Amino acid sequence: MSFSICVAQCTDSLAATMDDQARIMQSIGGVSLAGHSVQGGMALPPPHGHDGTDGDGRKQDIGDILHQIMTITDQSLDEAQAKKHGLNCHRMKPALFSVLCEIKEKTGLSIRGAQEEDPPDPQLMRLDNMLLAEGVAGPEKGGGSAAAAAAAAASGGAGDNSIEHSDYRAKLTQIRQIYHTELEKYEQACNEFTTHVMNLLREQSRTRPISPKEIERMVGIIHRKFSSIQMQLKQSTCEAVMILRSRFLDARRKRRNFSKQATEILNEYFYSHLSNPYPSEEAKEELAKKCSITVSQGVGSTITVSQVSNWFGNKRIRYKKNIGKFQEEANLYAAKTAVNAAHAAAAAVQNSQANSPTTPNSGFQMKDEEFQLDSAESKNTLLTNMFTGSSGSFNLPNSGDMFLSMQSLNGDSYQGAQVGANVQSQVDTLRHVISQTAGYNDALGGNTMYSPHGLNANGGWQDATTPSSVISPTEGPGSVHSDTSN
DNA sequence: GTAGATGATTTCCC
DNA sequence: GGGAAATCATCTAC
Repeated sequence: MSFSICVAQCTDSLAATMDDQARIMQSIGGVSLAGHSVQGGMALPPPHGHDGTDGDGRKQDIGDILHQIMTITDQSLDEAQAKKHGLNCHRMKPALFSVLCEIKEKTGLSIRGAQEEDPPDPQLMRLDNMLLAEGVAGPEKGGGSAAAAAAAAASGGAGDNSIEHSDYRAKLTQIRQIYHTELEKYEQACNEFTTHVMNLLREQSRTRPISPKEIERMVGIIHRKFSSIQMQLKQSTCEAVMILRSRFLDARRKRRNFSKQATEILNEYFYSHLSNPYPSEEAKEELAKKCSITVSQGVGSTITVSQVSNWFGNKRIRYKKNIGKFQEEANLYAAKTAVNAAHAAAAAVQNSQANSPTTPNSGFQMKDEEFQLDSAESKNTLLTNMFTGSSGSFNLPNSGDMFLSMQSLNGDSYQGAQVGANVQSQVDTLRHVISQTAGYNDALGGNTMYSPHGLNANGGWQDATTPSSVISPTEGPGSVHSDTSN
C-alpha cells in the first residue's frame, strides 16, 4: 500500500470519524468542535464548516494536519517539538490517532497475512526429530542410553563394549546438558526481551498509534527471531551429535589384529568344535575372557563377546568358502589338540599308576566323560584308526583325515613350521602314551575335538555329534562349553 | 605400493 | 535376534 493511498484513506476515514465524533460530542455536551481553539500557539487554520457539515473544509483541515505531520522532520528540533505538542493537544488528535491505529492494523494484517500461518519449518522438524531420536531433546532417559544402545545395535554390539558405551553416553549427556542450558538461556532472554519490548511499546502507545494487536505482532516477531537462534543451536547440537557418533563408530571400526595367543584360543575352540562351531553365550564369554587374559599381557586391550561372535562368524564363512585352504590349519589344531589330549592322558595314567600301582591297566578316565577310555576294544579301534587313517571320526572335509595330517607332520607341509618339531615329538609321546594306555574309546571320535567337519551337502553345519558338554582336553574342567542349541 | 589376511559392519534371510 | 553372505577398512608381509 503506497503512502498516498494510505493518506487518502486516512483523510476519508478521519473525516467520517470526525463526523461521528462531532455528532456524539454535540449530542452529549452541546460543545462544538468547531469552537476549539488551537493550543500551544500552533497556527493551525480554523476548520471550515463550523457546523461540522462541510466535508471539503474538514478534508482540507485534516490535510493540513497531515502535511504538518509529514514535514515535522524538516523543521528544527525546537520547532518540531512545538509542533508536536500542538498536534498532541489538537482537538482532532484522538480521532486521528484511532484512524492511524486502524490503518496500521489493516496494513499490518495484510503484511502478516503473508508471514503468518507459516507451515512448520521442515528443517526445524528434522532437527527436532533427530534430537529426540538421539536422546538430546525430550524427556531425559538416561542421557541418551537409547541412542547409545541403538548405535551399539547398529554396529553389531550386544551390550558389551561398556567402555566405549559409557564414553559415548557421557559425551552425549554433556551435549544434552549444554543444549538444555543454552535453550533455557535463550528462552529466558526471549522472555525478558519480549517483556521489555512490550513495556516499551505500551509506554510509546501513549504518544504514537500502537494497538495491542501490533504489540502482539511484535512479540511474534521477537519469538520468531529467537526461534531462528534456537534453530541454530539445534543445528550445532545435531552436528555435535553426528560428529560424536561418527567418531564413536570410527573408533569401533578401527581394528587391531588379535594377538597370536588369542587367535590360537579361538582357533582351538573352532577346530575342536568343527562339527558345530557355534559357541554359546557362556562359551563366548569364556573365550573372550581367556583371550583377554592373553591379550592383556601384551597389547593391553580386551576382546569382547561381540568380537568373539564376529570372529566365529568370519571364521565359519571363510572356512566354508575355502576349506582346502584351512585344511592345514585344521589338521594342525587337531594334531595339537590330540597331542594335548595325549599329554593329559599320560598325566592321568601316571597319576593312576602312582595311585594304584597294582592296577595299571584297569581303565583310563579323563576328567571329561567324553574321554572315558575304559573299553579295551574301543581303545584298540581308535589306536588302529589313529595310525591307519581309517576312522570316519577323523575325516576332514572333502578328503584326508586326522591321520593323514599326522603323517604330514613328518612331511614337507609342516617342515619348517614351528610346530613341526614339537608336534613330531609330541606324536611320539602320543604313540607311547597310546601304547601304554592300550588305546582309546571310540567315544573320542564322538568328541567334537576330532569330529567330522560338519558341513553338510547344503553348505550348512551338521548338528549330529556335538555333545551337550564339551571340554577341550587341553583345558580341563573349567573349559568352554559349546551351545547345543545350534 | 600391493595383495592377502582379518576384524568390523551392513544387509538380508529365517 | 542370530546367522550367512557381502562388503568395507585396516593391518601385515612382501
